[in-house]
Amino acid sequence: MSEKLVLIDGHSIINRAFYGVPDLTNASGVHTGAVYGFLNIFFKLLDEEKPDYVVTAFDEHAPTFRHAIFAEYKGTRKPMPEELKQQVPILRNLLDVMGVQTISVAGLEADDIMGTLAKRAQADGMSVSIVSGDRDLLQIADEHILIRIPKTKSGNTTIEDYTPDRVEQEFGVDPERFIQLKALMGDSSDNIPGVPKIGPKTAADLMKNYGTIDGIYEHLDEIKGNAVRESLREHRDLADLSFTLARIMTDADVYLDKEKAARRNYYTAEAYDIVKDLGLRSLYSRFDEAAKSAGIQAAKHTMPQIESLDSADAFIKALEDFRGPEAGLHFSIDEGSAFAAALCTEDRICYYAGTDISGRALTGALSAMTDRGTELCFTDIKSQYDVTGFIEPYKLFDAAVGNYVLDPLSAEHDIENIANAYLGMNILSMKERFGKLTIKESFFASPDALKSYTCDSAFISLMSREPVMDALSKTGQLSVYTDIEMPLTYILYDMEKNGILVKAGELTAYSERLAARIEELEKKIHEESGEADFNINSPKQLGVILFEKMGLQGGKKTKTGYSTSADVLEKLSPEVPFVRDILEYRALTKLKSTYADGLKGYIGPDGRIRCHFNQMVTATGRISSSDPNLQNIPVRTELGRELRKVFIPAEGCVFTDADYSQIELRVLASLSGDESLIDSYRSGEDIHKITASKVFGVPLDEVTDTLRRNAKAVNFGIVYGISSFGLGENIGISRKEAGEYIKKYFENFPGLKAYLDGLVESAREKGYSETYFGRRRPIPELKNSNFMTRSFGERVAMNAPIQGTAADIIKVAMISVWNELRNRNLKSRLILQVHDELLIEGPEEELSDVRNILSECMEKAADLAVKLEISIDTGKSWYEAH
DNA sequence: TGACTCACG
DNA sequence: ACGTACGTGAGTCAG
Repeated sequence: MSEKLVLIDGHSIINRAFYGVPDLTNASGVHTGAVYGFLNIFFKLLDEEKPDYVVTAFDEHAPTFRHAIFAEYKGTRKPMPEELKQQVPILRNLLDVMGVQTISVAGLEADDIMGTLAKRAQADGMSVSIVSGDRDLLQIADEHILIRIPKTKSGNTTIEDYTPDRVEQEFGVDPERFIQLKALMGDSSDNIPGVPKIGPKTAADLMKNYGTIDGIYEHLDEIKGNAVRESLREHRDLADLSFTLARIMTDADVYLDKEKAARRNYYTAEAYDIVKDLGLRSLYSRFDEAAKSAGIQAAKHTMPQIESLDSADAFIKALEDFRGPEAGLHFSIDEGSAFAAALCTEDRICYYAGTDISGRALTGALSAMTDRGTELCFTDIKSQYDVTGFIEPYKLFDAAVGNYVLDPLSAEHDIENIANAYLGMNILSMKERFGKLTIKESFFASPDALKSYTCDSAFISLMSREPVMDALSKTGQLSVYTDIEMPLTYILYDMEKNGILVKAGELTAYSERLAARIEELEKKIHEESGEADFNINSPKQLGVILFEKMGLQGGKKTKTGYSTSADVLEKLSPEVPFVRDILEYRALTKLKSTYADGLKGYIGPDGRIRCHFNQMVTATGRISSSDPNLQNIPVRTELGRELRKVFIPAEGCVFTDADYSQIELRVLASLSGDESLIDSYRSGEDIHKITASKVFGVPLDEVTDTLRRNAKAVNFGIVYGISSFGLGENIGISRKEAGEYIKKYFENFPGLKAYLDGLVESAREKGYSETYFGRRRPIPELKNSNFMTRSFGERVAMNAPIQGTAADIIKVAMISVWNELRNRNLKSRLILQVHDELLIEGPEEELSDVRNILSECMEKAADLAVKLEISIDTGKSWYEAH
């Protein structure tokens, strides 16, 4: 067997990868998609070809001969996008530490390097594969030189192989004459001008008929097409130049250095570190072996040893016998009791029981452990409180919560991610473990998977504690984690468990009331449109009816067709009855399907609805609610608001509802230190009114409703990261006018302007924004080359610290409210949190205590330059209390 | 599954 | 010149 050489066109392949792989970034915002794509192709090649030698060729940055000449004709190539540019040095460095030989020579293009090496290697009896993203190299194809062009289609990379025969088949010319073909047709991606008016078709035709460029010119007069003939005549110089440019050198001054190019173990420890930094998880396993043999944290890469116990008692005993500063734990749970449990010790022994264990037994044993000073380590403790019972937050570690604080943009905070991020381990995904089974089903269907998952979870929870805590403290977020998120875990669990009582009967009545009106509207809309059975709920069909059949003026907006959203329709023709009916229909069906009918399905046997309060979802630090979402129950319209009448306190209880007034604007005033805004608040006057008076230059008592409304919109705009376009769009004025508002606004609140500019500046520098409490949000968008994306990043940089600080504040308030209720042994309970609002259900006799606690705790949650004001109401339904 | 729309803060 | 307000979750349609 002859020796085999693989030549890789570095720039061309990373370029291919960049456009073929979605734009990935790692946790610190470094773009990684192109490097990832390159490595995938690289490894695929190695696996396939098992070459003896590998060389990667790069173009030099200094302009080469071709670039220099061509620049005179058509200017320079379009610049590389910034996201790609950043990745080239990362890749080259990575290839270096992997030990892959890279060659770049001033004055030579990668093509020339590869062409030369290929022909020489062939002459030496080797077989060669050239891997490139474009077809320039086809001219080099030869008996023992294969040209391989990777294509990335929807994530899958396939490689097209070109032999000389295939080149001839596809282009009608052999590789040698392929250069001439290219010279005629040109190639903008490779800076070859070609002859004007001659494209691939014409070029192929000409070559077929006359064989060579010289042949063509000899028979110039025979050529039929006037335009083509004259262009050829006029541009002989271009044809010649293009030929020179298209020709790849095969005699450059480069030689194969067998020692440097020899294939070796590329999975070095150093390379592993880089791949880990880049967060290229699916590549970890390739490096795992190498890391192990290099002795890097070898202990941490060893999975735990499992000791199976055969009874609940034996497991409880293992807990009782445990001695040590930290223990890893995981309970797989169904309806209040565990059906699988694991305890992992520092020396990587996992005690496992795949059997039912009552919560009561566990709770006792666990609290004995914490009493002995053991810290209990979990991943997602909130989902396990059912069996663990309450545990003091400072005796707990939660890897998922820690990971959320460290990486709030991550969609998942499961053990797979955590193992990757902090231990560099590549463990099985949930899908790989359980397939389509639920964890509970695995109890019978796949007990081994259940065992390994439960043990891995306990193990990862324990092992990740140190790196996670280190990272939290290094990033100054220890307090966010310790003082805010961890105490909150049980509070959210408690609120979920409490649920909220709903009058099921009234919900049904409400739904029926809506149904009647919806039916009327449906009939009317179909009549008015003259289209008996179009689907009003289909934006596509509705758009056609509105803008084509009924001839509404306004035009397109979305990717798929016309926008029919309420704000568009309202702006377009609010007075057209048909449009009004559509809007009413929309509002009513929304109320019916999402709320009236939707909520009904969540009512439990005790008449209460229990939602999930998600702690690890939002980028800013807010809590979210789902299944069902109780944070978006209607309030803005009276009909919608009626719905709140079905949310009621239990017998003998009342609701007390407290909400912060303009918490975000107050936070902004305080953080910015803008004296004018702070003074405005201290004056006690309506803030939007003051704003209107200042911005529109009218005395306070002459501020009209419209002026106030507009000023309010500006205040919101400021919090959202103001832009004149967005503001104009929102309140229906021109962008220019909106710009004037903003200008006047900043003139009146100069400290604000400086503060917001500073936020963007700082975020750009550091790569993240920060709340008053130190919670970070990474903003990789600020480094993006796309204007739109970057502008978005700027708005985020202005908004995140404000929204995030407000979120922190109410979390702090929740903690003190909850603790106060508990310490005073009150029966009143936190029921809901709606971002700036807390709802408490409690016995009427506790009412005044509860009101005091709410106002005290909420006002004192943060000490700001502007007082935090709240409004409190009490009532027999959510409707009354808010 | 993604796009659209709309409910809340 | 670029085309938008910030943060969520759910129901519906259509491919």
